[in-house]
Amino acid sequence: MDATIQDVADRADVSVATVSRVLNGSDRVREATKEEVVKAARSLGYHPNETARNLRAQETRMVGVLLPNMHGEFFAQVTRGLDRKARASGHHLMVSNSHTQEDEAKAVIQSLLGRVDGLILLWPRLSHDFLDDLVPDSLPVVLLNTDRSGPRFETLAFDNHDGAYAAVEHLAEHGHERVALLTGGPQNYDARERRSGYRAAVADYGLDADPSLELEGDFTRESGRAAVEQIRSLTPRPTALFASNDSMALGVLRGLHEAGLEAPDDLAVVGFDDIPMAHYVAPSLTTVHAPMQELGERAMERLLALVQDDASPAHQTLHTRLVRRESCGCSPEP
Amino acid sequence: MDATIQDVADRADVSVATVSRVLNGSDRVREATKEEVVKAARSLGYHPNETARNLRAQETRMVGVLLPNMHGEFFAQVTRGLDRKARASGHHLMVSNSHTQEDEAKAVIQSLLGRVDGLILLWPRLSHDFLDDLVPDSLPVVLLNTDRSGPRFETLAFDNHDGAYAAVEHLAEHGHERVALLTGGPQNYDARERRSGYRAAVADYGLDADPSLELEGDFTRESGRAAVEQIRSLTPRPTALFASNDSMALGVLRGLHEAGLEAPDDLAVVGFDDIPMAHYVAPSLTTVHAPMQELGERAMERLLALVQDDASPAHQTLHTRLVRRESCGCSPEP
DNA sequence: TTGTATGCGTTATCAA
DNA sequence: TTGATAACGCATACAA
Repeated sequence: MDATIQDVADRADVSVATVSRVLNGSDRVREATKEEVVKAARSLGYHPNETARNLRAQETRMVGVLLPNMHGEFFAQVTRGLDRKARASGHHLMVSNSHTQEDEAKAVIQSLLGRVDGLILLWPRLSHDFLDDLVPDSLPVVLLNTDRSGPRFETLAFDNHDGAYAAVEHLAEHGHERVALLTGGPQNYDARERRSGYRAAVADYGLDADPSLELEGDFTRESGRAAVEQIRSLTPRPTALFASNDSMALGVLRGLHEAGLEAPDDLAVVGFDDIPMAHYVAPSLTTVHAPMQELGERAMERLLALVQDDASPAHQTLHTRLVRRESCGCSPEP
Repeated sequence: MDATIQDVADRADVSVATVSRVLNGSDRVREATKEEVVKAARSLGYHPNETARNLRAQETRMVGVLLPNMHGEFFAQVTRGLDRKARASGHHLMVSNSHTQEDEAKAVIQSLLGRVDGLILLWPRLSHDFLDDLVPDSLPVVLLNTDRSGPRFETLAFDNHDGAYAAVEHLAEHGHERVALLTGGPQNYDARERRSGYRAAVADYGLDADPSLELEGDFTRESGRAAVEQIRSLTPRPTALFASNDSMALGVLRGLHEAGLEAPDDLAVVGFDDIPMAHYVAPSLTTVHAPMQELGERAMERLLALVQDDASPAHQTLHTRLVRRESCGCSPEP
């Protein structure tokens, strides 16, 4: 067993109360006593049992984070943002990411209840009703990239609509009239919003509104790669494509390469997310920058505010920004 | 406040002991009582306070995980492996990743002590001495990708030497005689091991052992990209390059593209890691596959064994495997 | 300035 | 089959 506060007290020949006082912001303790206690604690290699502290304090200073299977870069950056803010205020992250089924996620949430002060969930096809009777009222929750339907949970999302609109607008400005869309699936919140931005831009700029231009993907590289063949079979062939995320866009670039084609000449391509690789492929990928680390940071900020009762649930949007590189036909930004 | 076991007991008109019995694998409780308790618990939305449970049980079922700033894919996959195994045995992950300084890491470890049952650390330039007096003897630790120096901590690493050897061997078999190395920096354990594999293969195959062929990188894409200029200035120019990780290798491919050159004709390139993107760049990247998710899984398996006192610290190596794609001049594997 | 005693929510031991 | 109660390790209200 590790040493307890009682052991330290015995060794320093004082009471546990005094030890506790010394170890925490020390109230009024005589200097000599303090030194005695510190020495005893060090010699025993003592560190407080955080579990006991948590029980006593009625808070765990831990935050539960559920991120589903997602692109590695996205996952890493969001986590980094969360971690930065959490650490800055003395909180810890309990993460869980490998779950696809709803009942798995439910089990994870259950097991987190009663051990975290708050919850951050990124769960694209989340039903609010489902959460409603799973999570007790007392537990603050921040929902990422999801509908802002209920008043109970805080939500935070990218400005998907405007970002997608800007992407398609940019392709229109390049002179394209037949712009295809590669979606991320009908269920996914981000994917739906991006599609609506695409449609709005298609309408506003009088582009070809052929429904067969909307191809269904699933946010994976492989679905991007596979889409190339479909695109080539469309008549007339689209001259540009907006892919709902970068993974698919990179898959498309790969698929073009395999077919002996290349962006932007054979097909102008714009993605969404601006993952680090977008810089490094050839041609480099024009894309909509989504501030992933900032998403993590803001989410944690808001959650901690809710935990401390400094705020009530709100709904926020994070601005996106088009980054022009080579795959649309621009020369890359400096 | 959330409901406690006492509230449930009151509502069901039984003692807390009975409630506890019903909620845990229920000993011998009368069926009617059991139903009464379950009903009361449900109506109160009760779930046990895990902190109190942990205090009582003297274990937290939580594992601390420290991963420094690293490539997103690597981070994501290792984490996934850890999470899978942890969840399978009812454990939780407390992660921390955004720390570069030694004192930051120290602070994080300190704050984890007394709240986790074990620790998994991936910390390339770790000093064992440093850890030695930071971590109490009673706390099991698994070290990832580091020296196997001490008997106290378990270690787990990729077979860096053999992997690098195989990469250079393959380039030699392609007929290259002047093979450059792009290192990951002198401090990094993985980088040093991979360099030693490179050197061994250079010696065994009688390749050009010119020290100026060893270029210093830092595992970032940007350092790969920047290396291209150095490579071009070498005389005679190397015809092949082994990059100590995929990020740098992708940076090199990008740098070549910017210079109007291309792999494998102008420079054959082999990487290390086999991150998902290696598949999807053009040309696709020949690389040494490092089983990242398996690293996570094995690490967690071993840690839990140590926690349960089923094992004593050992030192294991995970095999790597060369994956032939286009950047070395092969046609890609199916 | 220091010590004593109580309670945080749970589980397990002992009695009934 | 059930209930009362003692721990688990800590922080604090109150007493000294």
